[in-house]
Amino acid sequence: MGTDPSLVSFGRAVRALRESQNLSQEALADATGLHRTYIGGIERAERNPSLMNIIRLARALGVPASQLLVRAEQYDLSRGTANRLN
Amino acid sequence: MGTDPSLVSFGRAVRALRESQNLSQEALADATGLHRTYIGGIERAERNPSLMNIIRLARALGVPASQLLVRAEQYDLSRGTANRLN
DNA sequence: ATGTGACTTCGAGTCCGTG
DNA sequence: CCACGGACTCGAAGTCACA
Repeated sequence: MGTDPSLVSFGRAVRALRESQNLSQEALADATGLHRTYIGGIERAERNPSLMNIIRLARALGVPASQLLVRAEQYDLSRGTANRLN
Repeated sequence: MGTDPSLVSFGRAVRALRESQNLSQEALADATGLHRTYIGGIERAERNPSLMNIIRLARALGVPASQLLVRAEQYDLSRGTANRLN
């Protein structure tokens, strides 16, 4: 299926941030106005969210949207865009 | 219609980056594999692009997706109080 | 070379449920 | 509380002709 690596990384970033704040998927769904099953789908990389929903997610998680993507990129080990951790 | 400020900022960021590299919308369309009029629609904030298309755009513009959003957010802060970029 | 309205198709996003 | 599925609606994706 659409298991794109970018979506996997994004899902991990969302999940990590959500869990670090001890929120359930349902609580995050409520905070964003998005549906419960949709949040789950994003974390499982089954969904390709729109910009406005990325922003809603980021706001509910207390970070700018750019920061959410920075975290996603840190999970991504693929080439191209320079990314230094360690 | 749905002229959401986030989409306006994003469109400006794409346009600024594209023009700074002296690319036409058509050239960017070609580099991303997206349609010419779709690129135009994004710059005019008529479209709400998906994560995967945001990433395609960013790659073609030579920046990480997070950096593209950082630039968009810089246009957002121009709400009343002046801010400097460049 | 870009803006724009209109158009079709398919996936984004919701809601019901189950284990 | 979460993964996952079926069935649905509506908007994103993708394209075009013309200004």
